[in-house]
Amino acid sequence: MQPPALQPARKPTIKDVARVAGVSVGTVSRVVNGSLTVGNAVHGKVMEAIEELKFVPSAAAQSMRRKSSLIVGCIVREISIAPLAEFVRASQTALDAAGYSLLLSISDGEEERERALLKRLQNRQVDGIILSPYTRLSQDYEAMLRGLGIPIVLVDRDKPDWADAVMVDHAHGVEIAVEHLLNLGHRKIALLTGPEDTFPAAQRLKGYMAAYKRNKVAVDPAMMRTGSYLATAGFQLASTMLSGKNRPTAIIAGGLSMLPGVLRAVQTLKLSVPEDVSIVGTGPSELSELHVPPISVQYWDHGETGRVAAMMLLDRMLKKGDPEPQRVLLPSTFISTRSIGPKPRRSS
Amino acid sequence: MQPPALQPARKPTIKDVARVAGVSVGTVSRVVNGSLTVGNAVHGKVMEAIEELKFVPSAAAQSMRRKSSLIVGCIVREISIAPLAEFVRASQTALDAAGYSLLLSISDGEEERERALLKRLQNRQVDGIILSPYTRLSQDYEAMLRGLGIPIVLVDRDKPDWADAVMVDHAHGVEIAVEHLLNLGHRKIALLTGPEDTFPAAQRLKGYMAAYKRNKVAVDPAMMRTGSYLATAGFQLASTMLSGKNRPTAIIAGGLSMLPGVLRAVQTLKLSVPEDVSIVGTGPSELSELHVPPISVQYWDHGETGRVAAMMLLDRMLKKGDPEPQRVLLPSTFISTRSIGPKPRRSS
DNA sequence: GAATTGTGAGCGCTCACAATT
DNA sequence: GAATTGTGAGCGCTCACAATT
Repeated sequence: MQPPALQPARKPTIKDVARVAGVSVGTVSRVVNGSLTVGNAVHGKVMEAIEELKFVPSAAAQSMRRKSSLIVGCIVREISIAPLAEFVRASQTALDAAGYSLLLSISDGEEERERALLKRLQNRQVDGIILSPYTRLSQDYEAMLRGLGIPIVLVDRDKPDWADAVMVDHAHGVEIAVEHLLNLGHRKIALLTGPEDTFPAAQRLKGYMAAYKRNKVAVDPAMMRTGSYLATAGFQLASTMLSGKNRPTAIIAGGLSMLPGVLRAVQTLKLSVPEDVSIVGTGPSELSELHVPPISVQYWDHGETGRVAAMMLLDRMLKKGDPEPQRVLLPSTFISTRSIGPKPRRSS
Repeated sequence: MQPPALQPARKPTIKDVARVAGVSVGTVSRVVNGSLTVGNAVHGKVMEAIEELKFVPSAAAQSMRRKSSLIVGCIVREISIAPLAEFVRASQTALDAAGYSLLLSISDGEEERERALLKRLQNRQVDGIILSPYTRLSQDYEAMLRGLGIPIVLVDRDKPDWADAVMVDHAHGVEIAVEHLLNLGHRKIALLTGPEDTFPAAQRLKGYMAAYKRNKVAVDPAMMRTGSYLATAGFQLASTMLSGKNRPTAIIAGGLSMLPGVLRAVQTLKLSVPEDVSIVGTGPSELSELHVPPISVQYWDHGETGRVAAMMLLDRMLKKGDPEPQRVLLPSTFISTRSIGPKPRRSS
């Protein structure tokens, strides 16, 4: 089989187009960039030449001149988790529509790596960054972030206050969930979530305590377990608590990866949902939807979160000067299913 | 609160570094690029100046000179599907380790969009492309692909033969699955998979038929349903077949998104797995693992697939000339769980 | 004079070659 | 003469300004 057309020895440049079309490079540039002040005849000739040579402008040269790469970096800790993937997908779609490309970086939840990735994004001259940080941002880290001199939108972090941020009102979703459980008679409601100095965990604690307060029930501090969002933490904490004596009758897995761990613990102990223990997860997932019974979740729209993050960043990148940082708080709700039931009799 | 340090008016360039360090730009370039022929004293002075000015070389300018962007484009149809996300994650990790960044593009399974994304990647001067195409590649499309003049690694496609490709031996995994089911007495084994002119579907059909042949059982063509990999197709086909008269006793969901659809159909019809129908899925997923009972799957390592794709591309990008296209076929197996059981008595 | 087109500097690097130690 | 450093062209564009119609 004959190779039909190997790539030409040299890629055509704007000069080649100018020569073939019999015009100047300035005119070609005008046509390529859709300037209005180009005559019809000339426009046609240039388009023909572009067609003929299969000319594609060099983004590297354009970036250099324009001081803009039309690239946005996105750093997330993981992407194999469906809601995070959905977040990235929605960001990408919104950016793509505005002519920007998304450079994907995965931190694996390691701060060192996150920093290295930020440096690389700076080197790549990205026009903006969507950062979903894993940990609380140290002062040192924050200074570095600011020093990058690149517009940044933070995801689900309220701290540095100079940056734009899109956040989720986790407090509300958890508050409804807890209230629901309290109404069902539960008094031992375990809340497993991440480090309390991270925004989502702090929010969830806030919602949890608000529900207790409103229902005039005293909080059992032993039921609030913060420190890690990982599936392994979900498994360990759930296992320990469920086989201990101060056994919870309901568990809220307050983190995207925690539900599988919690369910594994429940399965291992041969407990039934919701007869032995009521379960609430976070975010919708195939697992929560197709589990038997389906799992109730503290829900928010990850796609919307990604879309809003992208829009905020686009806004910031196009704006001149340094307008006030913007903050958006997206709603969170509670989706109730058969995974929650009345407090079991025997454990009172 | 005082803003600690706003970005300087102008980003420092290699010239600024040269001036501060009291050397020439050539020397700064040598230091930045780790050239060996720089004296210790000079090297130190330059490093200090870089530190002081917080100099970061401009990737745009570097790309332009070097004719290499150190960016790789990756086009997948979806990313909210865990195995595809894992594929992307592994590619990203492997590329990152080699100094390349990954530009993520999502085609949503639309050929038009896929083509537009390819054009954009060409404009961005990516050094290579990892393409997981959604459909069979038309001749027209193939010509366009070749015309891009960019190294490409195809994922799970055997056609155009001039491109590098990483593929999965779906035939083997499916063959084992079918053989297993035949041994359990099943004779009505439905295989739902994508368009038969796509590689994975063709492979699965091949494996299916090979198992029947080896066991000297006649194939019932009505059991092989090709045409779409979508969850909706999984739901519709499974619903129709399970409520029809030529009812299958086992279903193989031969596509990453199909299992949820099939299970939804089974749930809707209030059938039990595996008592009424044995189920085999594709790829491991949270769903397949945590479903009750866990679902058997035709399994392969998506991370490995992504890693191999990245390595092949790196290989191709670094190689001069036009070496023969490489093809790698990764193994696929079958993981058996309680989702498959003996053929039910009543439907014979 | 207004609309269209051309000219050439310069964006920030790297690399071949020249100059220096 | 070998090791180190400097020089300057040029990568492919855009944009301000000049020149042309």
